[in-house]
Amino acid sequence: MTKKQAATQSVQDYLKRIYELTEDGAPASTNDLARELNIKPASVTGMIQKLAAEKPALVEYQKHQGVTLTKAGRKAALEVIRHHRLLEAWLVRTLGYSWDEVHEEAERLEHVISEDFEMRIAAAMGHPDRDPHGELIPTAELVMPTEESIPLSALRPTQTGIVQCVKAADTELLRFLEGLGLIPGAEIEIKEYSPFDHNLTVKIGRKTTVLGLNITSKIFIEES
Amino acid sequence: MTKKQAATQSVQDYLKRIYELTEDGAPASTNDLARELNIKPASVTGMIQKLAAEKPALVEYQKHQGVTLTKAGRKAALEVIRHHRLLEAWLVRTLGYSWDEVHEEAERLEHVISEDFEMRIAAAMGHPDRDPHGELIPTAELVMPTEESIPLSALRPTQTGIVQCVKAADTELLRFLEGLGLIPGAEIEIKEYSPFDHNLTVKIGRKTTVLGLNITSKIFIEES
DNA sequence: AAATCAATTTAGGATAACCTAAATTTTAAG
DNA sequence: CTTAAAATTTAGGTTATCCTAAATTGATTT
Repeated sequence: MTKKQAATQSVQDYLKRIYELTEDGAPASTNDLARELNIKPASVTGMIQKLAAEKPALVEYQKHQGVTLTKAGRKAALEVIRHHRLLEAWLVRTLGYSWDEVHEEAERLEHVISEDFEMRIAAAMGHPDRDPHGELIPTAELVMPTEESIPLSALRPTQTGIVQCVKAADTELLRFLEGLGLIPGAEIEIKEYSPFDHNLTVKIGRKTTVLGLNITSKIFIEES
Repeated sequence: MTKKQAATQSVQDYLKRIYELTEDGAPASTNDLARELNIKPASVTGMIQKLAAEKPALVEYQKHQGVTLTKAGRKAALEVIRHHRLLEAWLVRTLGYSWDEVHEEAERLEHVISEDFEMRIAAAMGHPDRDPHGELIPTAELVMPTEESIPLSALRPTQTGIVQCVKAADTELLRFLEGLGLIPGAEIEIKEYSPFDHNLTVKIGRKTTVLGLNITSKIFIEES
C-alpha cells in the first residue's frame, strides 16, 4: 500500500524546509533547519532521528552530516509545496490578496486542505504552472518541473528577457519590487553592467533602474 | 486587552460543540460532549476543568452538572461557527462543492483561517446571512441572529411557506432531501396531517411527498 | 598533536490532549 | 432507604513536539 499515515503539520514543515535547503544538492544541517523552523537545534536532532526511523524512512540521516530527503520524503514535501503554491495563486486570483500578503495564509492552509480541494482550485485556475511569485508548482503527480530561467545577475548589457520568478519572501522587498514593476511577466533589458559592485542598470518597461546583486540574484529571467 | 491567546484547535472544537449542545438552554453533559467530539468522557472532564480554570474562564462548570459557555467562551464559539458557515458558503459558491460535501473541508479550514481571510470571503459573497444549509451565520461582531423560522413539523394542512434551513449533517440524508427539492428557498404547502405518526403530506414545488417526524423536525420554514 | 570553538547530540523535563481502568457520585428502582 | 445502573471523575499512562543544560564531536588553529 502506498497509503502513508497522514504526516503531522510539524513533519510537513520539516520536510518542506529540508526540500528547500537541499535544492542545491548538499544536505541540510541541523542548525540551518533549526533557524528556518524557528526551533532549537536539539529539537531538530530529535525529530530528524524520528523521521529517519519511520517504516518507510522520510529522510536520510548520518550523525553530524546533515539530512537529505528520501524518495518518500520528497514526495511528501512536494505535496506540501504544491498545496502552498496553488493556494497562493488561488488567494491572489479569487480574493485579491497581493503577492506580499499571501504567504502567511497559505502557510497555515497548506496543511489542512484535502486532495479534493487541491484538485478543485487547480482546475478552477486552469492548472497554473507557477505561483504569484513565479515559483514553479509541482505537478499533480508530484514532480517538480525544471526551471529554465536564469538569474538576472547573469545577464549583461543588450540582453533582454522576461521576468519569470522572484525568489523573495520579505514583504518590504516584494512591495519595493512591485513598485519598480519587477514582477513576473515584466519585460526587461540590460543597459549597463558595473563589474566592481555587480550592479546592473536595467530597463523595466519604460523605467530604468540600477539594481545590486542582492536583488539581481533573486530575479529569474527567460531570455528573449 | 481583549486579545485572547489563540485557542487550540481542540479547544475550538469543544467550544463549538458546547455551543450547539446548549442551544436549548440546558447545560451540556460530559457524555454528550464526548459523543459529539468522538473522545472518551474522561478526557472531556479534564479539558472542561481546564477551560473553566482559564484566566478569563471559557466555560461555567459544576461537577456532575454539565457545562455552559461564559460570555468569552460564547464569543470564541461563535467565531468558529462563523468561520465554518462562511467557509461552507464559499466552497459551494466558488468551487462547486455540493451541500453534502462541504462539511468536512470546512471543519478543518475553520481553525486556521485569518480574520483577514474571513472578511475577504464574507465581502466577496456580499455578507450572506445563511450558509448552504440555511443555518444562520453569526455576524462579524459575533452576534447570532435570531432564527424566525419554525419547524416543518409544526405546520398543518393548508399552511404554506418557504424552506429556510435544513438542520442535517448526514450526507445520505442531504442527498435524499435534495432529490426531493427540499432545499432552502423551496416553496412548500401542507396537504395532509396524520395525527398518529405525525406524518405530513407536503407539496414541494410540483411534487408531493409524505414525510415523517424525523425529517419534518429538521426542516425550518418561514410561513407565508 | 593539543587546544579551542562551533556544531551537534544526549539527557532530562514540560505541555497538550488523548486513553484505560478504577473510584465515586447521581439517579432510579425496589 | 438501600442498592444497582448510569454518568462522571480521578489516577496513572502514552504520544508528539518542544525546551534547557550538559556532553560530545568535528574542525581549525597554533
